[in-house]
Amino acid sequence: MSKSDTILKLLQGCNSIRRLHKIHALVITNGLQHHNAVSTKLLNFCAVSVSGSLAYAQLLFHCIDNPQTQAWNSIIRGFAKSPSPIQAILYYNDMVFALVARPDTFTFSFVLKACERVTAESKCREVHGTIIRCGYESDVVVCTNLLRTYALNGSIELAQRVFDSLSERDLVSWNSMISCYSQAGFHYEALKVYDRMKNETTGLDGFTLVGLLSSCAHVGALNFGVHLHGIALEEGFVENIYVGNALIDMYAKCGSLDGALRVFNSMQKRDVFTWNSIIAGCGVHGRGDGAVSIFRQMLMAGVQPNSITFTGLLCGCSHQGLVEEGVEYFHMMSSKFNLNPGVKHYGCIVDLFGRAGKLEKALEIIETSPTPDDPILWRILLGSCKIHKNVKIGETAMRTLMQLGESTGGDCILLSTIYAGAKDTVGVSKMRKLIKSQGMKTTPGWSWIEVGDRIHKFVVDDKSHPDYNEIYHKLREVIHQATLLGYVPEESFINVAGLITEECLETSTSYHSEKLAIAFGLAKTSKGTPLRIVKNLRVCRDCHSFTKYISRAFNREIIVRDRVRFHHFKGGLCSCKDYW
DNA sequence: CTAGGGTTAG
Repeated sequence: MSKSDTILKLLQGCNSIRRLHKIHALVITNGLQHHNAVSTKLLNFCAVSVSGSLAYAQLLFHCIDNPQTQAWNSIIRGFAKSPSPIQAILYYNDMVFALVARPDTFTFSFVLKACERVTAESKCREVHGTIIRCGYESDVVVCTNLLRTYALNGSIELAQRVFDSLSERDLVSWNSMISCYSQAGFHYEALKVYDRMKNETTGLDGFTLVGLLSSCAHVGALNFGVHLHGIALEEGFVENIYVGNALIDMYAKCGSLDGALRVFNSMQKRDVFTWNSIIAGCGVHGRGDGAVSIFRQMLMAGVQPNSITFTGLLCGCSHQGLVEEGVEYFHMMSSKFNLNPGVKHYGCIVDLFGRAGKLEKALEIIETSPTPDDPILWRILLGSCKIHKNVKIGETAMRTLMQLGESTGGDCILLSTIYAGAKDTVGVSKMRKLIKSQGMKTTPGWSWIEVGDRIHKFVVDDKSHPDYNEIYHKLREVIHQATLLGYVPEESFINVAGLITEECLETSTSYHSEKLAIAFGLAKTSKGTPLRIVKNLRVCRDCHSFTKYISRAFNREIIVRDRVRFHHFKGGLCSCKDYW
């Protein structure tokens, strides 16, 4: 056996960096440092193995005369996964510039991974050009990498174009397109990809389901989520922990805490995502007690909570007014679990005290927090002042937001609502002027409702729906029914003063989006079917009162997901106990 | 001899 063969053999059994150094020493003493097969093998080992060292790999790489594609690939691959992926791009540049070794499909996969990690969109376009010049534009693996890199760099249209240009698509490429849309927040597009996929013979797997379920969760598409659950059961994907976790999240976010709990209880294996999802689910449904009890089970099961666990848990405590428990768990984060509370956790605690009416305490928490300049905390306090109609602290919060240069149109509306509650016309008009003079934008409100397999979206005073006449007719009837039971439309002081509110002016002829969605739901679904509505803003006082009356007048359960929590309306009452 | 895909908060 030749010396080089012996060394190659040694390398195969090598499993630590120390042994590697010894082998390298042998390489040098035997004068084999320019033996390309040996160097390349060594290099590959360093660049790829977890126990390898990239600095060492670089050293080896530079000892190779005229490195071939394999050696370039090793070094590019190593850096693409390293903490400095930019180095991978630099080596790729050198390789292309040197014109000695031709990049192959592996080279492109590695360099694209690096582009993805450093968000280098222009580099991605350039690599795309080279891929075409090298004739790899129909390689499904390279193109899947390419479309992911575009999508994760924010160019979802280019990703779609790469996907569409593929002559054949396999399951991974379909799944990638779905998950890229889902991760980029284009949930309808993600679901539409599935419509196309259904017509192919590709089939589907757990990855497909996870991407789709995540999008269902975001848009509140329960019917479709249930359909996917059925597929998961038929095809045996429910054992897959990712699928189980995504199902819990989907049910919880689509308003079915029961469904989420059923999946949770049926799962044989649970990880931290499983626990976090169900705890957060309880939290947003106002079931802080449930979140607390599941959290205890989590500890008994020996699963380490992380910072996300506590956002769900604390959120649950604040929505149910569990002040003592919330404070206790907040302290436990650092004392027992070695977790530093972040701004989100401080936000929960400010909300916890603020919602419970302890506004001075909430103020004190912000001022003594590590981030007293964070606008989010002041905005939460301002929201609490609205609940408790506290003008003084509300003004303090607003003043601070303005000093920080962070005040928004939404904040002005919050404070003007507080002024309106105090019948302070001067305050209201001050806010109105502020919004106008600063040209502040407010978020337009919308609501969704899923009926059958379609999602219907409404904005305020929406007249774009094809069934618009029927919906408005139904709404007038519905308002009449509610009025018979005692509903009195809340004439908002702010509107009288002429201020554009979050969902614009509501006059006798103007309707918030969720009223339209409710009327549509009542018209299009059979008696007794629960209505599930998703909103992008908080529910306003008038719509909240309206929905309570409707749930009684039509004997319907109405579940409304607003920006931060769920409201379950039933028999004239709401699960939030009018506290939101 | 090396390549592509997944979930939770905000």
